[in-house]
Amino acid sequence: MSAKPVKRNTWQREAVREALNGSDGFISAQNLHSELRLAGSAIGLATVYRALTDLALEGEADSLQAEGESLYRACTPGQHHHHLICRTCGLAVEIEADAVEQWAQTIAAKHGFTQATHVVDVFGLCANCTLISS
Amino acid sequence: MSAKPVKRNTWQREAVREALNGSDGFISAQNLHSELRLAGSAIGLATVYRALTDLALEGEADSLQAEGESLYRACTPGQHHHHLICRTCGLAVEIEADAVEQWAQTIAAKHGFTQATHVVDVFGLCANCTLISS
DNA sequence: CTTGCTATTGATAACGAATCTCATTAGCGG
DNA sequence: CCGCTAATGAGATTCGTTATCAATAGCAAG
Repeated sequence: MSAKPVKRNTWQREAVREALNGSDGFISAQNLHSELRLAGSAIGLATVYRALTDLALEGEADSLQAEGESLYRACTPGQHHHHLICRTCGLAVEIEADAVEQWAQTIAAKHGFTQATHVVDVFGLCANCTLISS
Repeated sequence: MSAKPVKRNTWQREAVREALNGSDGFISAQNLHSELRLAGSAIGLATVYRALTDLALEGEADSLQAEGESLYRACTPGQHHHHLICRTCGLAVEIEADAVEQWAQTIAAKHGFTQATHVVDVFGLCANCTLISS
């Protein structure tokens, strides 16, 4: 059996983590990379992808699919939640929905499905963007 | 001003529609194209993409994003619904969830969001695939 | 039926997001 | 300071999807 590789702390991963925390909306790997480069960082694109993927499955970041690309956002770790996202500015609000969680489990079980997971996202225009677009 | 182009009926579009109706799960554009070719059709890949896109926004097909690609499925037009999808075989069950619809609207309004839409999909293993994988 | 207009097709090129390759770099325990 | 190897990064590669454009074929009018 192969022991799992020991993780190392690099400034690149820290930079990605900080950049994520500094943004209040969802952002793509490419945009995050651009921002870091503009800020003077010499980080590579592949590394940004790797860091975001890791953060996502470690539970430190949320990800969602929008228009064919993956968007990421820092999140409060440990608890399952969903998002209310502004279509225009990307602003995201974390929302909890115990009712929805249970509904998903129930509906899956009712149809004989096991290992149920779910994708629940609400999109709209935030108050600010609603004003601007009117 | 430009009048909107007049739609024409072609056997290709009809073939795609029929192929969709003949499948009971979600399917990718590429797989649908393969099936049609194997069935003897000379339809082109680009045409399959175009037909699926059209069907989706005409409301004759549902689409969802899974693992970086778009999947399509024929659906009962006119009514809003969600899906319970098998991760293994793609089998899909249409589910209605008035409670979820209202929850989405309520949560959006509470945070000042307008024009709310939502993405709700439940994934799991169907009864059959659960047996097979055990 | 024939003609004319143009929507549609399809082979292929182009595109973009994401991943892979692999030589080089650098974390970190000893 | 050494040595091991995880991590990096530039570029190549994969893969889904869309754009290009000449050829085809609906469809309405004559």
